Amino acid sequence: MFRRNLLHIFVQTNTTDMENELAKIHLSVDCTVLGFDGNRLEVLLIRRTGEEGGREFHDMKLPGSLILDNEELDDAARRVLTELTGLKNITLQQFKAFGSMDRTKNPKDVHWLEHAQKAHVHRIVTVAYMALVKIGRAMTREMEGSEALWVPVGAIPPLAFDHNEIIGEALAHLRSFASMDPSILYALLPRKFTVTQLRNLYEVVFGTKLDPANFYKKMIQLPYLVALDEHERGVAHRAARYFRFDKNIYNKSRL
Amino acid sequence: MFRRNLLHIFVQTNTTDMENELAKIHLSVDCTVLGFDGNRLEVLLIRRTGEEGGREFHDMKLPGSLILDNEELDDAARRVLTELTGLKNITLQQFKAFGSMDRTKNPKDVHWLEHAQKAHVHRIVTVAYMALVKIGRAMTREMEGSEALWVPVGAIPPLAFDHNEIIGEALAHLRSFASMDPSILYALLPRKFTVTQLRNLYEVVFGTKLDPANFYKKMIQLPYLVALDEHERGVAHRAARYFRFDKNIYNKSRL
DNA sequence: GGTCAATTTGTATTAGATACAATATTTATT
DNA sequence: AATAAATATTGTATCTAATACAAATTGACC
Repeated sequence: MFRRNLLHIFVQTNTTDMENELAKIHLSVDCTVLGFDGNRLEVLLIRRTGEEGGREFHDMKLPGSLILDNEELDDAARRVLTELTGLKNITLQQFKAFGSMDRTKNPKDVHWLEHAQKAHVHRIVTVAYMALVKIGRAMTREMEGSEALWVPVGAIPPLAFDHNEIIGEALAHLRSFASMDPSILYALLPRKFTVTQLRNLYEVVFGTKLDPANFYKKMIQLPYLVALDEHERGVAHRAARYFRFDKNIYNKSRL
Repeated sequence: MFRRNLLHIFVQTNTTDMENELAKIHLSVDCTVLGFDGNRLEVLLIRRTGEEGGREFHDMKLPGSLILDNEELDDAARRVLTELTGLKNITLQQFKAFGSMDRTKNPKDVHWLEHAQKAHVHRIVTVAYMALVKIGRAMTREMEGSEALWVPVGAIPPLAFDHNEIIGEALAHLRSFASMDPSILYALLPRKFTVTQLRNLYEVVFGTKLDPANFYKKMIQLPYLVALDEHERGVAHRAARYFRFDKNIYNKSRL
């Protein structure tokens, strides 16, 4: 599907003689899509099937791909996400470029690239994006038929290329960005959420423990956190009130 | 000097027929080096001489260049800075990749690239770095003989490519990074500085006005801001005490 | 109805931010 | 030498937010 119009970027060493030794370099995008299951952060990974030493292997990678000719970086990230996971209208944030020489030192990956991507690879520079999404029914439906699945960030196996490192940096980026503007965290919560869910999210993102009572009071005084008259049901304790994040009020409140 | 071994990255459109239409794409790094003159932020720019419509023109650009084959991104940024400005041992921080198609829509720039860089250019993706340095005698000496000069960020003329945009994003990155970790700001100050200089820096970086008395008390209570027994001289008012930033104490104080 | 486990409210303490007056010190001026 | 001007530094009082922790509330379940 997205194999047409693929960008193949070649590296030409400017030797003094005229023969152009073409070492291939590719430019790609990779997306770290993060979700929150109410308890843990999870990252969206793509199943990969490859071959090494004559026998098939299965592992995982970030959703990503080479960039099309004449395609903007941001557009490429969006496209890749739709193609590999079915997700649309996701806010993506570029956070770092990875271009180390030994990104492609694993023969497994080189072999996979040459087969699956029909690319003879010398070096790939990738531009990494992060996205925060609500794990939910809608999302699961969109992902149907794709090779995508959620994996808790605490239980990520060794991935293709330097994708473990990329996820690590994505999480660091999330922490630092959220510490400046915690409102981005609401993208990880369902439309209706309890203060306890919000607190759990803060705790898992920042790696801290917070006092429930103080956190509660601090949050409900925020004008853009509007209380609904709906409560949890089926819990074996006092049911918590649902709240929602009002983006309009939020935008007005930060002039 | 650095023209040998230049990376030429080609884009090959995967057309159904076999002829490889090679649109060239280049990968580069650009460095936004920021300094503080005690009053304003300044950025280090490189004089550029080009030709358009038969006559020569002069303008400016960020220090940057194409990446060498087998060269790490960070290494390329360091190398470029040394080659173009004479600066060594500078801490560089990657902050964003710029890959928009119309980075090279200005004929001036295309023409310059083809002449000065001997490159037939279709598209350049650049990885942008930021550095904070102390403007001073040592720096000025290192820069001698180069085409580099300091320009106040408030008085930057239109630059080559999207370099104005890159500087804007570098400043935004500085603000957001410094708001998380203000200690990076000491890289912009001389080894000995007064609290007033420090306050001026805060004010110009964050665009705020701060109360001198309160700022003073807040700062001198920091363990890693050590008072020297040296004072300003030649000022027509009470001479301010000099302080220095102690990196060791700072590192210990943030376990 | 009583118990459990959480949510939610209340209150008191502490630490930090802010406002602004007062004092100190240096050079320039008379 | 005394005084003015300008900024550095100290002092103090107030207001606000962070923290600690006790107490009350509520829904499910037995």
